[in-house]
Amino acid sequence: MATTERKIRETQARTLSQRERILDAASRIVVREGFAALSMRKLADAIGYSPASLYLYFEGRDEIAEALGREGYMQLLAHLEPYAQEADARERLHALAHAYVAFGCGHPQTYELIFMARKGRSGQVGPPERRARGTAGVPDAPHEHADDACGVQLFAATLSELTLASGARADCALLAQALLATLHGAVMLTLARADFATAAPGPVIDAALDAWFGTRAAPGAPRAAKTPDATP
Amino acid sequence: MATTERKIRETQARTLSQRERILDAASRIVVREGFAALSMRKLADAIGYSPASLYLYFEGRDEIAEALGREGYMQLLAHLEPYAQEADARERLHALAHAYVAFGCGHPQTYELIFMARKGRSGQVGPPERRARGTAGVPDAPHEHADDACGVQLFAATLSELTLASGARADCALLAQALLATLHGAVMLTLARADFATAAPGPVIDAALDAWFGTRAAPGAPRAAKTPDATP
DNA sequence: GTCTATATGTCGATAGAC
DNA sequence: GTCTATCGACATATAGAC
Repeated sequence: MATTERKIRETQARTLSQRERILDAASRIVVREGFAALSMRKLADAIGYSPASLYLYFEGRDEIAEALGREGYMQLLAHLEPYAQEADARERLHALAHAYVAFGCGHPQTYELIFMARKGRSGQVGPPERRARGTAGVPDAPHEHADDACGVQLFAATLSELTLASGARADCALLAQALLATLHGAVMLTLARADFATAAPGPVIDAALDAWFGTRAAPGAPRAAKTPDATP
Repeated sequence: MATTERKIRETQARTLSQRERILDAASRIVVREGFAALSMRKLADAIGYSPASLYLYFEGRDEIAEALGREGYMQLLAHLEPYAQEADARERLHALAHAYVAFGCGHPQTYELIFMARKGRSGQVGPPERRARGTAGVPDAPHEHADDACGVQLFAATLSELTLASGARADCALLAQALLATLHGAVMLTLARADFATAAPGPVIDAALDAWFGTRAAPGAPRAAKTPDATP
């Protein structure tokens, strides 16, 4: 029956937009008050629903957090994208690195959300329970998982270009991981333990990159500060 | 009156040992079930108290978490200490770095505890609201705060030795911060986002150190694996 | 002084009425 | 499809028993 199909489609559309509405309100609460302050009741109030209704669109608070994390990751990638256009590999790497740290420090709650998905309970950090990708043969809804590693690849590609040019003295996949760890660590230390991070993240990243790939500017020149930093 | 003084001392001693008893039980719960599972009720049950009694010794859950974090930090330092004896600066740096990562990955809950003290609510990361310590004029228990930066200095000192020897080409305080960020980031990515950390932390750290200070082993030699790793 | 009993208000989640 | 009512667990505060 055509009418049945139409109804199904309408329901799906409504469900999708409802999910967006909920995520939107949740995002606003998290950015304003932090993730800890996100409760199902407050969220329901914000969109004029009863708390129970939220469970029609999400399995629970965890699924909402996960969706927010994915959303935040897309924002991070979008924030990095412009800097990936830079032609010179060395400049590009610097710009990407600083843009990454600037995003993390400028959007603490969003950044936290991205990296809080999945902790191992009870000591053993068992595999992150490989979720079944794609329910059937379907090409998998838009933004389903948004290939996780694509941010990593952004750095890895630039790195390989750079190390190849300067004589391939290192495993560039490992170095890309190390760079990512440095950026992530710098952000986390700045956000969570200001007492451990005695220096601003910007100069620290510069020092790391310079020690890895040589100073960017001509020797003797003052340290350039044209890269993005602290965008809050 | 002598008896009064004695009574005061006795009370203080009891309070101290009670705090230790509580912290001990809390530590056991956290290591076994993770920090999220630590509730005042469960903790009270574990030591045979009523929940309210805990508030006689601690201001609340947050203060317990903070105390556990300090305790964990001391464990981390104690874990690193043996490796600080190594005479050769380069070897020492490698050993310290790997020991650090091994501790973090081997004791996830403890490591989390160390770095979860103080998050900024609502975006602004205001000062950690200096709480009034010490019930009276007491010199405030031993191990008050155990100078936070002493772990950083451990790395900074070794680093300065190393960079000085090899021609001081970098700001070694900044490099120490960068190294610490790399280690912290490697641990955090491994613990929280196994999907982002595509490589094991050990080789990543090796790659970072090699790119910073040159390969440790003689050129052409197989990558040595005598440093500690994955101690869980 | 030390601890328990109890009360208040929060939370996530669910069952069932409309 | 949405809401009301409610459950069980939680942090915390207070009053008073021993």
